[in-house]
Amino acid sequence: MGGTVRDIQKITGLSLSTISKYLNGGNVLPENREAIGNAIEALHYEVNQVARGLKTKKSNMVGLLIHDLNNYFAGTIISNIEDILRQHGYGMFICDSRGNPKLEKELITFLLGKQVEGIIIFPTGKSAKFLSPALEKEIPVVLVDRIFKQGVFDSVIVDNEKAAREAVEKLIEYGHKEIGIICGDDSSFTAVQRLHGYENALKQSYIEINEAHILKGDLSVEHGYDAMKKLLMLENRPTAVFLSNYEITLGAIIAMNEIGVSFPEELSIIGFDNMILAQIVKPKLWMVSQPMELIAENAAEIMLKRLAEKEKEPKSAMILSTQLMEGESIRRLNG
Amino acid sequence: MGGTVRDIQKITGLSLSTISKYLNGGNVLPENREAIGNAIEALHYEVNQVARGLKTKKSNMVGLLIHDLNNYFAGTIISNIEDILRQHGYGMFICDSRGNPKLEKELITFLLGKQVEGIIIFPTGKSAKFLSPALEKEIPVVLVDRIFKQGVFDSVIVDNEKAAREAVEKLIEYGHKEIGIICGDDSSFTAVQRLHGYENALKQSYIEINEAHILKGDLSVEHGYDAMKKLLMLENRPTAVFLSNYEITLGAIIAMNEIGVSFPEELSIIGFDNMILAQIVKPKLWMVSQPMELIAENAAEIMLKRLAEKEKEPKSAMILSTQLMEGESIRRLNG
DNA sequence: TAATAAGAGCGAAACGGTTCGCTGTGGGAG
DNA sequence: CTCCCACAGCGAACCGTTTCGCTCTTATTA
Repeated sequence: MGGTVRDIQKITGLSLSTISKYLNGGNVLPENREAIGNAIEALHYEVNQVARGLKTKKSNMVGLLIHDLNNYFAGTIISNIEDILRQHGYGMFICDSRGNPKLEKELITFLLGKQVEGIIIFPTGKSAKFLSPALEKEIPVVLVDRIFKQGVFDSVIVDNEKAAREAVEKLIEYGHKEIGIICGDDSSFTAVQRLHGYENALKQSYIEINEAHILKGDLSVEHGYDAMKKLLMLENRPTAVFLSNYEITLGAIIAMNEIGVSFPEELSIIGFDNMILAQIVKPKLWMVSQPMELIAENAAEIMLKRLAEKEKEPKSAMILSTQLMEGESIRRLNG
Repeated sequence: MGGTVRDIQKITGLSLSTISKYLNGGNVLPENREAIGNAIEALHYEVNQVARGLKTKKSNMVGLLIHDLNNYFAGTIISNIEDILRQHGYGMFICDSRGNPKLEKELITFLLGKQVEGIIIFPTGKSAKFLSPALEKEIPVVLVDRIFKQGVFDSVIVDNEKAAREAVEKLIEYGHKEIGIICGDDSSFTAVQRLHGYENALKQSYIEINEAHILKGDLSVEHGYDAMKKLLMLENRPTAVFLSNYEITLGAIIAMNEIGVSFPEELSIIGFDNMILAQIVKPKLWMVSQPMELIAENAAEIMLKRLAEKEKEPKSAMILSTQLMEGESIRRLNG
């Protein structure tokens, strides 16, 4: 069952080159065309993409390397990228680097060994060094959620600084001065940027930054939970908290529910990322919303462009905007 | 850059077979071993898995076909399966059939063309016919969330009937008699099973089934939202509703929030699937919880077993149990 | 010491396709 | 009536590995 091109040859008596022509849409006499078609039918023949790829050096595969597949976004991202790539004949290899730079490096070689034609990556490591094998092979790389060195890689990111700044500005606009933030630590590129946004918003309103109100940790539900509990224990606790990531938002809300702190009455909050969550929770949450579909689509399209192009254009950095979505989770302290 | 095994040959003067031996851990003299190692170093050589695969007929790849990647579970599932497969040297191809049986069939041939060694699939179609190419090629297939014909495929499922029955029994235990269900339609295997569970629970307590309280639709947030609104408009509306899927649960809660119906005071509910959600919402939700990690792990492990085995064992169907998690979203009507 | 076994290496063929350069045919233009 | 070109088809080489069967050397053992 299955057979190869040589089985077709045996049945039809035609040469391999003619059969190959048929398979690739070349000109073949009607009678031969039919003969080959029949043979294919009879054998249930399907072309072996591995063999074809070996010769043509086209695997029609793109690698996708994510630092956490078990993440709220993973599904959305994968789904959107897969959709676009498939429509252009590309398949997708998925790997999860689990936030582990060593594994990340290994997976790059793994993917390259599989002859992927391009790599879309949500990087975890600090350095771009692990990508050098891809550079050497001159394989297009698209970075998502992070920029390394300007001009070396294409990248798609969100303006995290602005996203955080706008959120905190909104809290200030409502009269808040004691504003906390629960965020990721210095190992996370986006967390650092968001923290900057937070600090900038405070600075530009001449509000002093209180280190006790900044809780860094990893980007997990647990951290959100623990940090919120810590914040609520403080003697001069903040009147508002910016929850700078989805998992953190979840954890923080669980902590508030457990302790019985209501929002916005006792504490104002702005969450991150998940619009559905904003509506599920009562009262409705203020939310910073990331255009995840857009991010994924752009990443996929940049990749397709690179795969198709002959002349190499200079690398680009696409910066998308977030949106601050209105809710009822901020209490007005002024006016 | 990159080079092939023949470049190593040129540098070292050794034969291809010796180099191949080296690459595959065979016995090679220390001096030659070093020479090859140096050449590999110098060339940045990496073995071409496509070429190797062509010869060995081992792609070390498993296909994963899901009907909706943009789903709450997708991340969890992919993450767990990927983890296990990778630890055993297997990579993963992911495709999304988008609930479209035609596409599903195409993707199977796509995957087979890529020479995957096995397929794990969350099927959408009614029939297993589209899997026959895989059967012909004698490639192991693991079905998840669904059984087709007993004994033809390995499968991993959850006892949906029991899951739903237990949930509804709980509502009955609390004194409810007018119980609604929002569920998927007949095209969804799991939805049908859950509806059976619902009906069986009512029957065994001699409660009449009220068709107006059964709202079928697709497994989406929108359906949950619309259906809940419809239920709440009924003149004899139910006192409790079983929300038989995650997306439906979300939609239903949004609808309740919008209309301003509180739970458990005005309506009792039991949701499905997402334990985090249960804690985020106040008051805490009763929930039917599926062991998603277990499902994924089992699917991956059955696949690995099939890939390793020589003698074919008979196909197995693994049935896992759900758990009913206590919350505060059911009002006591009796006792 | 001769017989044997084991170790290391080699060359060629194979995996399943595509591609290059060549030949033979038929039809249209000049 | 030539000449030329486009069209079909063919055979062989090739993509980058692995593997089979063979030879040669060295160590082991009776």
